[in-house]
Amino acid sequence: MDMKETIVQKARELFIEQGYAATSIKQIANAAGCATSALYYYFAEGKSQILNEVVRSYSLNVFRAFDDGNEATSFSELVERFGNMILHGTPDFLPSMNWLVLDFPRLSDAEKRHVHSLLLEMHRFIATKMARFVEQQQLAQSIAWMLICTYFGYDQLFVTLELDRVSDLKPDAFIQLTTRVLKHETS
Amino acid sequence: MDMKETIVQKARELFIEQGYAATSIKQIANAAGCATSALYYYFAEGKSQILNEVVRSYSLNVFRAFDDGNEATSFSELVERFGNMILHGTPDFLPSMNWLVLDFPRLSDAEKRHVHSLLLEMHRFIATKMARFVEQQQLAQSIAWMLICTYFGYDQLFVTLELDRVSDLKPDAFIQLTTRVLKHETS
DNA sequence: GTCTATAAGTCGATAGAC
DNA sequence: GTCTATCGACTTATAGAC
Repeated sequence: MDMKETIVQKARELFIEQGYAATSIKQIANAAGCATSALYYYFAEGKSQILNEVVRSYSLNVFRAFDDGNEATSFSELVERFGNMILHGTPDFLPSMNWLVLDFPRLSDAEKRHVHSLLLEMHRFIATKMARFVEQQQLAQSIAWMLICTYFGYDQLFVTLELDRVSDLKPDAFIQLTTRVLKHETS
Repeated sequence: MDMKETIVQKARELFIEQGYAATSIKQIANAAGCATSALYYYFAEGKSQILNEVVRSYSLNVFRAFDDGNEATSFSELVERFGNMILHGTPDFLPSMNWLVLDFPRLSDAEKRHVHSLLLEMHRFIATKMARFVEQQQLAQSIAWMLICTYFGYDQLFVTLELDRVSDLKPDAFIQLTTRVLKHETS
């Protein structure tokens, strides 16, 4: 793999782990196996440019494995699968966005737009599948947003803030609850 | 107001705005109107102690104004009021927790427990009120958690990540949606 | 391309005057 | 209690050898 890609990848890992401000370019260079000056060869504008490139490197390829072969046959199955992907799947998107929530104001406009397009794409992905089980299209879209918010909030509170240690609402039970509550809106 | 309290208050504002790592003690001192050495008079252990004291200063007095005089008379009204408090109310608790989500791993055990006790207290507060409208106690508690997760997730995605700029799901509509979806579980 | 060496500044923290 | 002055370590970034 070429060095530029390695730098972005290692920087992303460090940002996810400790945030942008707490990560020094020396840490990034060490993780990538090069000197700090090498970073400026690839990213002339320095640390802020690495931030932007890291955001640009985010993608939704997590979703490619969502329905490998067979589509969900019911609303409940869809909500359950999506929950499993978010809460059990590879920690590749939502769970790794904590630092982004804090550092979002420091992104350039282009990268803010990239974050928005990713979230909109995720929404469209789930809303489209959901539309098959909900009568009103408008409602399907709203419920898709609510589902994303609900799972995102659970991840933040119960996983990142470790509420799962002091409460007995485990991920599987939460997915079941969400499925139960939302399915009343199906046709 | 005494200096110690001022320091904690200004530090909290800066942490909320830009996070712990990005905030220097010089910034805190400037905001509080004193020299950096004064910080060490009040907080001998330095910046990390200020972090802990700021977390300890978080409280739930936001809730005191929740039902000023009259209790909610229906499940829908309860969910709506809670939503208004979170999404329209003074940005004093949930909306100001972004930095905490990132810096939580760096808190001492005592402060982690404080964060947990605040969230558990908030949950108990809303779950108790909810129990009057839901048959099973267990279900009322689960739904209370789901409500918190849902509103928290909306705040993170639509307010902090500014999704409200590219989507038309406004706070009031989201509260209405949440109310509509959840009320099917009432007795 | 990648390195060593280093500039110029900021960081958290301390010493000592008042 | 609050200040000025300062320390050493660390920060981002650059210069120049190879």
